[in-house]
Amino acid sequence: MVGDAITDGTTKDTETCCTPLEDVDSDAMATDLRVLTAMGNDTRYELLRRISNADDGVCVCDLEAAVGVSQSAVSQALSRLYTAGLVTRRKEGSWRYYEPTETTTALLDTLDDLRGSHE
Amino acid sequence: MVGDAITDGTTKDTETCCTPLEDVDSDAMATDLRVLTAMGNDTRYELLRRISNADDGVCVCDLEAAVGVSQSAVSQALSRLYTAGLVTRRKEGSWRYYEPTETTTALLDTLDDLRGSHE
DNA sequence: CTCTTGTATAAGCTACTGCTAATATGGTGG
DNA sequence: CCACCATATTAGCAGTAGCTTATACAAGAG
Repeated sequence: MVGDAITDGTTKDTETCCTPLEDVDSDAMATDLRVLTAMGNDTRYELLRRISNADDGVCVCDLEAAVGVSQSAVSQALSRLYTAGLVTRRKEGSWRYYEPTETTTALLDTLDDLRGSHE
Repeated sequence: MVGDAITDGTTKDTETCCTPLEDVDSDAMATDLRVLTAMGNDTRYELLRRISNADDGVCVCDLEAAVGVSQSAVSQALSRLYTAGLVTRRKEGSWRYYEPTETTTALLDTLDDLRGSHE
C-alpha cells in the first residue's frame, strides 16, 4: 500500500513553494518502523531496559514481576521484541533467557547520549 | 527510588529463578517513549526522513504532497514531532519551515548503521 | 503415567491512535 | 476593509494495539 502512491512523481510538477523531496526507501522504512513501534511502548521499552541492564540473560519470570502486567502480556511483548530483532532468546531447561541484540544496545545508547547532551 | 516499584508487594522475596533487576529511570523512560512513539508511525517517520534529506528546511505544503494524507494530518504529525523534540520550526512569511534536530539525525543515523551492519 | 511449573497462544474487550472534514487563525495583497 | 493563501485546531469516527482471562504446550519431578 505504500509503494504506488509516490511512484508517479515525475509527470506533473505542481508549483510547490520550495523543492521537491527525495523519496524514502520503503524497505528501510519498513524495517525501521518495526523496530521503532516495537520499542515505543511502555511495557516493551521497560522490558528492553531491564534485559539490557542485566547482561547475562533474563528469564521471563523475573520480567513478569517487574513490569506489572500479566504473564501473558509479558510473553506477547517479548515475542514482538524478538520478531523485531531486538532480543535473542535461548532455552535452558524449562526457562527461556532473553538478551539484547546490537540493535537494542545501539539505540538505547543513542537515546542515553541524546538525553545527556541537550538539557 | 529503588524498592517501591513493585507496588503489588507480596513482601516475601520469592525465589526467582535468576537475579532481581534494576529499576528503570522513569524520567528517561518518559522522554525516550515520547521520541520513539513519535517516530514510530508511517506518516511521521516519512516526514522525518524527508525533512532530514532536504537540509535547508522544508515547508508543510511540500510535505503534504509527498506523504499522501490530508493537510490536517500533516500538520498534526508535525506538531507531534515538534513536541517530541524531533524537529524545529521557523516562520518565514506565511510559510513554516521545519528542520531536523540532533535527536532525529542521531537516531536515523543509528538506524541506518544498524541496517547496514547485520544482513 | 500424572502433577506442577514455566512459557506460549487464542479470544475478546477497551482504549487509544491517526485519519478526514470542517472550522479557526494569521499573514499578504488587492 | 475583504479575499486568499498557508497552517493550526477541533470534533468525530474507524481501525488497531495491548491488555486480561482462559487454555494449550513443554519439560522436570515424583
